Amino acid sequence: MAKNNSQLYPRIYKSVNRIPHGCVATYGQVAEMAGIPGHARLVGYALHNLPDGSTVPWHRVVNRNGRISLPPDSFSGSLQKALLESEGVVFDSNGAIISTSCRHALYRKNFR
DNA sequence: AAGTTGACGGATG
DNA sequence: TCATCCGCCAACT
Repeated sequence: MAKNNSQLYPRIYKSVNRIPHGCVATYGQVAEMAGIPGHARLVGYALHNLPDGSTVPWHRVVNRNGRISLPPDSFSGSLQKALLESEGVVFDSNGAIISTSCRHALYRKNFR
């Protein structure tokens, strides 16, 4: 692997695309999948700059606490929660993920 | 060209 | 358990 160069964003988007419906992954996990372990921040940055019209399921990416990283009052934040709930993800009153409809062990984090 | 930022994570207090 | 600090480094200004 010669080129490490990158194009990190496409790589990150591709990884996020692998998250199955109803599942959630942490930024760290996405970074790891993208081959850049430890660079969770870059994942956040990449998603923050999502290209217009992308089909990336960005809403399936949450922080290590199993919580939505965006401000709850922000448009994207509430949208993310809504999208996740529509996929079978359950939140408690605290805004933390209690459970998901994900059947893949890989994405099952011990949230909460 | 150089400094700042950040959709994080982990360690520490 | 919660709050704060530090480190990682590409992208942005």
